[in-house]
Amino acid sequence: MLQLDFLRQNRDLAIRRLAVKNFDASELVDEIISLDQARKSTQKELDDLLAQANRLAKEIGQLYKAGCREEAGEAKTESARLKQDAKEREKQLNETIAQLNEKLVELPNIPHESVPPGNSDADNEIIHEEGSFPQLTDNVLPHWELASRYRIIDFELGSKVTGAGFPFYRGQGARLQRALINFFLDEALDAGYLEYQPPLLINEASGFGTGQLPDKEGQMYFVGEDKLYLIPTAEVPITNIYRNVILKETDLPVKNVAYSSCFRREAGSYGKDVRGLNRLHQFDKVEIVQIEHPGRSYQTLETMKNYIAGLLRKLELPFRILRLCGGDLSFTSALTYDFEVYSAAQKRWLEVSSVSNFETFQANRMKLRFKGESGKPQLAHTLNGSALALPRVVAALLENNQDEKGISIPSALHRYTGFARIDDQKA
RNA sequence: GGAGAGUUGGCAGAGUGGUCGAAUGCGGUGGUCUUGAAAACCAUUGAUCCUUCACAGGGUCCAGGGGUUCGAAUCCCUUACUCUCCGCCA
Repeated sequence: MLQLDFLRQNRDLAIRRLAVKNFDASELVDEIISLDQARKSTQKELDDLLAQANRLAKEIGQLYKAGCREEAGEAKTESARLKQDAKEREKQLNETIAQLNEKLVELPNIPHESVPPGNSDADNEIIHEEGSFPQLTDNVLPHWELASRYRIIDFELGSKVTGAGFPFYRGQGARLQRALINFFLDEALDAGYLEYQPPLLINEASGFGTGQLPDKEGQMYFVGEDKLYLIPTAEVPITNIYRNVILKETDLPVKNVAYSSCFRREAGSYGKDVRGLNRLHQFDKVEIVQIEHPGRSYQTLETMKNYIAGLLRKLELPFRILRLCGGDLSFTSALTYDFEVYSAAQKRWLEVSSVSNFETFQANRMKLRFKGESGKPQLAHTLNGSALALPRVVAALLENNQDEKGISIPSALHRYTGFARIDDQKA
């Protein structure tokens, strides 16, 4: 949610910058500004009425004490009239505020100035590419075939027990998952993050806070009986820890990391995108979240970007970093870097991480602020990134490291997996 | 799931329907004292909206929402949460 004050003072800038996201905001912004003005004047009227009523109520009390029943009665009549007026104004005010919020929530975050224009992922800017493609023979297998050959991931079993997109990991497959989770968490701890284990279900207020609600409601699983949503990412519970919180400036930056399962309905996905591990309804992810001072948040975004690159380096995966174009940028993000690893058998790039600066967009929704020594509370910046999402990392590891007899595990993982190879014997 | 009790400022904890934004204590901040520190003493101490260049002033906030009343932290309804007992249970 953008700040009203910002919109009031930067109407043209806001409209111009939102155009980079292919969002025509001109009408909406003007509506918002005029609704805000209406809100102010109505509030002023209401406040004046209430001030009068407050004064009168005190007088009535004193009149009763002094025994002036008659005057008190007259004042009561006057008070009733004031109260009636106030009631109407209040109703009007609430309606205006509701309309204002409704409109305000429709505005996406303003992209950072470095965000390139563009309509789709084809326009994303490749800012970094690293690592070499593995030299594989022609008869390489995609990860879903490797998965069944070595019996490490069972998609059919998942379909039987739950449905498509809910695989079972088995034997060395399950152990590889566990190894990756521990590896990612330990790396984050070394980098100064505090580990959390969050709830996997969240309430509506939390969904609103990070921006999943109201517009992405259809992407989350919903438990109607209890009005709870399954988290699509640990970002939601971890960031919402700070909903309605005023941090001390010295607490910044807050650096949290959490491993969680993530649940996504992925309505409308199809084809090769959903094959194997490429897109699941349930998957595991380690997420890093930072709450940062506005003056340092972009520097921090770079740090997070470098941290994630380091993980991929240790996993010896060829990867590239993209700066998302306006059209591909999410509703809530001001700047996002995507990380893609090369999956050698599918011969395509797979997104394994997305790291974003939301500036004050989420903080404004959830009233996440900080306060310095002497000063008013001000909105903090929120950032988060996957570090990393497991399934596509696993897909790339399996495909890139395969040979005729098995799959090699990168050495950084050996102490976590307890094995260096996946093969028929061990599976 | 059943029965009951509760939810007040950063924390603890008072509060009879009328000057309560709220006693008191702790904590925080500033100061006095001290070579320094502690102790003691003094002062100060939230959020939010609006008017204003500023000084200053007004409104709102005692879990959320609604109601009764001239007037509500205080009474009523409702939702959420917490605690206790019972039941169930990893």
